[in-house]
Amino acid sequence: MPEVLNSSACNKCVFRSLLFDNLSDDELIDLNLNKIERKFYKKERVVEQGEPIREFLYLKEGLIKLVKKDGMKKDHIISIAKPLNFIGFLSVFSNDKYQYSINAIEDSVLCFINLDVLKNTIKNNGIFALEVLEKISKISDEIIQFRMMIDRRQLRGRIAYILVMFAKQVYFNSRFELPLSRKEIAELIDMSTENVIRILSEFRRDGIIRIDGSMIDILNMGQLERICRFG
Amino acid sequence: MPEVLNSSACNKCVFRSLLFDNLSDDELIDLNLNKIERKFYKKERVVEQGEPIREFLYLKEGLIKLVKKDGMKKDHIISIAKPLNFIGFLSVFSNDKYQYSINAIEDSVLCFINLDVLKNTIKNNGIFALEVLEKISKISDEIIQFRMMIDRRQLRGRIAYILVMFAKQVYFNSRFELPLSRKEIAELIDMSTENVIRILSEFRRDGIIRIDGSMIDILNMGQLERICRFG
DNA sequence: ATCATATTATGACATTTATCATATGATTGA
DNA sequence: TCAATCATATGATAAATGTCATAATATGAT
Repeated sequence: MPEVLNSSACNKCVFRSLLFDNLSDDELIDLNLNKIERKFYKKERVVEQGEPIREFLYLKEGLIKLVKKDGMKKDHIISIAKPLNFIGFLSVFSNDKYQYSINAIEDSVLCFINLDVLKNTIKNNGIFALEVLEKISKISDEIIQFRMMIDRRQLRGRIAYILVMFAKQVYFNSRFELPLSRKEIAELIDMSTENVIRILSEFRRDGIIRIDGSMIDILNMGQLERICRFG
Repeated sequence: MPEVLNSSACNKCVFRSLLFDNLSDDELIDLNLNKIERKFYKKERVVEQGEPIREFLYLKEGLIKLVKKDGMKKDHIISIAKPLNFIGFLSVFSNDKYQYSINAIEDSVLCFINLDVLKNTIKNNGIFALEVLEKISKISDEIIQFRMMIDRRQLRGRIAYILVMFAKQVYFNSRFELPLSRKEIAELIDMSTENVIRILSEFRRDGIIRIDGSMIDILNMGQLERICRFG
């Protein structure tokens, strides 16, 4: 069960400057009164596809995934999100039901802000409205770009792409712990779990990476980037 | 060369009710003074990837495609858009350069609205801001959903999917003229041109469709939908 | 601790898909 | 009008990918 945390004051939130910097004290107090913070443990469900959207939510800590459930075949991961990545904006202004499920990949803290109150703030504060537009635009763009990057590559290139992405854009280190299982990687980049494992093994055999469970160490970044470009 | 048309008055535009219904007369006049209408002929380029974004643009007539250019391999079509589909919203609030090219698939008329003026209107009119948010959210959602639908299917399912999509969501008729060449279909749904042609031929041989050049006649919609579901 | 289940791993094989070759009709430009 | 280019078409083949089987290890629940 998700744990309800003592909500900290929005005006002291470290995320204030990211989105709420242009709100007046009154507006912040209003949001503050209509929000709730919840903690989710690894693998816990945050929202289920089809549920009504009542809150805008954003991630304060942890890592989550957006999963599209497909009637019969396997699930597909639309995107994974870390804090500062306003994944919560997807769909909320155009749909009244979630078009995807959200699950915690790691222990996570999410802030649930009442959507009507947020919409009202947008209506009354044009600068804030533009900021929200910017974030929505950015996150949508990133997801679409990511899909294009994946779709045009074949399997080796896809694996190389996400390894480079994690190293350079997420962990800023050539050694990192893969936050996704092989199966989740497969669901993210549209391939079979076996082939994810197989290609990782292949990279290991070729001396491009070192694998220890979920720890990945990129030994030959140049080679990996070359596979990423041409694979 | 794109032809500049005599701009019609925005307050009489048939699209007013779609997006600009909540604008005051003054706001409309402001937009009116800062917009330009252009006609593009089939295959003409509307914008080129990398160009600065100075205008928000929307399609009044015709059909356009968004193309992502890939350094070495073939281009990819992100999406095709018909009027009322506010494709122009993609990226405009988060990037200062186009992340994709836009080309006219059919003779098209586009309205170019100065972006700064539009942003200003958003800032000053909260209801309008929410409406723009709604449209952005919707178009992004649709593109992401479409990619998921395509990515999880194999080739036959993909072809079936777009045929059903054109019949049921675009032309509202089981007989229609395919607006895309086989090569463009290939670029849209990530497969080789040869296989697009091959699978269409296969559907023809199986009596599922009739083909006459770019005219498509779906003879067995049930079967096509079954392929779409399970292929 | 122990059983059940899920994950990682690898090989063999079948299926799917891309590529190359070639041909024909249509369209375009000189 | 003719050549050149492009779109459609089809077959043969190679390459990529998925599926099935099996096993070892790890994880979680009782």
